[in-house]
Amino acid sequence: MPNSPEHKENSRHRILASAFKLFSTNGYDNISINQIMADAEMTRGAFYGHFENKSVLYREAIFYAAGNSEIVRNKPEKLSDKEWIKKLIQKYLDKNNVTNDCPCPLAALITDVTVREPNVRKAYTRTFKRMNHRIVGYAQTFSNSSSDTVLATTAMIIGGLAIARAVDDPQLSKQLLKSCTIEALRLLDIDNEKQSKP
Amino acid sequence: MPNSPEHKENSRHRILASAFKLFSTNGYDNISINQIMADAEMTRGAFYGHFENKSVLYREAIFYAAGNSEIVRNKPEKLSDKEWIKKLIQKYLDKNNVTNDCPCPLAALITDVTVREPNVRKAYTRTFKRMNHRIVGYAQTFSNSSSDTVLATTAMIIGGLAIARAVDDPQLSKQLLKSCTIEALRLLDIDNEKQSKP
DNA sequence: GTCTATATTGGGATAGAC
DNA sequence: GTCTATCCCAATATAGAC
Repeated sequence: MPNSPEHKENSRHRILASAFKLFSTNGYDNISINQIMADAEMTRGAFYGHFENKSVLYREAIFYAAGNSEIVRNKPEKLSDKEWIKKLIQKYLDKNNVTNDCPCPLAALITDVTVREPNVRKAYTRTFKRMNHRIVGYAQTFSNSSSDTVLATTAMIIGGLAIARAVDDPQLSKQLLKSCTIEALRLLDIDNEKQSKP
Repeated sequence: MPNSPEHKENSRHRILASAFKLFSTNGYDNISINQIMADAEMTRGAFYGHFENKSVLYREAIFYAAGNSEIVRNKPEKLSDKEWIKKLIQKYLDKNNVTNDCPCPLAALITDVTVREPNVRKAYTRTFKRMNHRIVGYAQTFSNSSSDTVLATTAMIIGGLAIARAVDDPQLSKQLLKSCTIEALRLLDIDNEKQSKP
């Protein structure tokens, strides 16, 4: 049944997944609709049955990727808020996310959105607020950190991952992930070992 | 003397300044060589007398902007290391840098460089290392912060500024700059007021 | 809903005059 | 060193068949 609604929905998902993967790793302008549709195993003509144009696809792809990220999912029952957020930060600042095909859009597109149409920027802002809001929610059950501290921590882990992806020195990337993990856990009162000069 | 070396050097500077301004505010692909040369008050044909191609221009523009940034300049005699770095962080995380035509390339191009030719990425990496190295140098004269802490702080101020530029909510931008300033100064042992829940 | 074929344009790069 | 004129390709979007 190639004309069923399920089939169309399925095609749409495949397009969105391919779009985010290719945009985030190659940049919006370096990827053509052709390439996206080929990756999703369709031809270009089919594209316009799903999306109005390339810019709309970009916005939808950000929402799609944001909705798939682990942080918006519900916490596993057996973990405490503290254990859960510790795990999230460690997974976020993992080297897999540096080379990943499907990284956090907040890190992968941080600069890019400023030069796109307003709707893209709006999508980014909403996604950022949601992430910060989640961290605030978990942290306040056990931590003394102020909202300033949480916001700065959110900026730090996104920035750290983004820079780790940007630089061409694997050693520096690794160091960045490690340093940001340590500091983020400390800022949120999760791990409090005393720091010392190296 | 339109053919003097000084004249050529002058033209080159104008091209670089226009290029960085336009690239960082509009994105590499949304700006044509035509627009850059028009901004620099020349025509497109003149471009190739200065740069091999658009990609080389981009790399050179990053170096140009990085070389102009305040942090690589020498500290004014009358200020201590501590006073100077406090001033630098406050100026870095100022709302002028959010709307600025000529912001820090590390924040303005953070995502963009990952999808460009290797030489661009290399330019970014060198610039980041230099900035971090400067902060380490100033901080170690008065602070107990480990190199992990300084690296994470560098990521935080760059990330904070980049996100403040990305989001379309001025209130959130302002909050981000403020929060990152407070935390950065605290992480580097510059201001140590006790934090409290809001 | 998906395909092929085609119209159209924007912009990078080169050639050659001044 | 800077200009104008030109070549050329890549990619968006549309039209129309199946």
